[in-house]
Amino acid sequence: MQKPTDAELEILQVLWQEGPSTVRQVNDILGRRRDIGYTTSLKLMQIMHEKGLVTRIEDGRTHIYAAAVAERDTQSYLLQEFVDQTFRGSAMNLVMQALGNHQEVSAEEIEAIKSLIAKMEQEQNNRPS
Amino acid sequence: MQKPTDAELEILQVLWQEGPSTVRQVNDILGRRRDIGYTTSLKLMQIMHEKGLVTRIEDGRTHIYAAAVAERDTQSYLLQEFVDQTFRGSAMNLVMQALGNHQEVSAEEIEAIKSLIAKMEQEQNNRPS
DNA sequence: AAACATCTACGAAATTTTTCGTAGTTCCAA
DNA sequence: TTGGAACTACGAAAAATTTCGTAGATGTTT
Repeated sequence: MQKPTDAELEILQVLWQEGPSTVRQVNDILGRRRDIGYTTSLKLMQIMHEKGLVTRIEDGRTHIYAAAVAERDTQSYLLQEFVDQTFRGSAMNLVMQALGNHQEVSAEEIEAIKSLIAKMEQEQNNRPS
Repeated sequence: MQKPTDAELEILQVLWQEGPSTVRQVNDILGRRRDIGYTTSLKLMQIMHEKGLVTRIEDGRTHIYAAAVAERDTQSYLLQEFVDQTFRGSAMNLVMQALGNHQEVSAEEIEAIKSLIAKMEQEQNNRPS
């Protein structure tokens, strides 16, 4: 997988969230957060197209862009890199820190983790030693 | 906190792991993983010193560098940024994905998470609504 | 003491990423 | 039918990061 740069990831986020969009639409959304010229967004999306990070179809004289990579896959990929770089490969340390930092965990979320844990314990038991 | 670049983080990792070290020592360790010139490491560490990411003391004609920022603090900071950028601020999604990706979770680690979860549930109950 | 190795400082090249200006085209409204 | 608004393509400037060469000082070996 081609690793997206920070600016590219920002655009992917918009496409994942909003679905297929024109440069104008993406630029408008980015513009809410920070100053960014139209041609800057355009150029980025053109580069992303070359790299295969997005697809695009013509719609009249404009283009409609869509993410070509799945959000989950990209997150996995970046997560792996981040764990290696920042937590020396220890996903557990990352998890513990993430859970520890964010006190505001809802009951539902806790349940979700618990069931995931339960699943992992099962796998533990079924694993041939 | 000054955000370390990728190369700077790599050096911080060495200093955290090995403790105070000379440029030579850091460079040797980095050199195991990839080609990197001595003066490259030197320059990076000088820059980090200017930025306040490391401290250094003279020892004869060489310098001994030490991390000036705590590993935990830096991880927290970078984690927060990463969650925002990559998981749109949802630490839970990150946690779920991290747990899901890495099947190889030891029994001890599962216990650690469970007790953390238990602690969080307590806080939940004690929280004034 | 001469040759050599090793250290710092520092400028600057090289690379990567981000940003934007300009040119050319097309659409639409006055 | 003319002028302006919006679009793409593209080169290149700007900014950020990484890499390294060279110079000068100091220690070490023969």
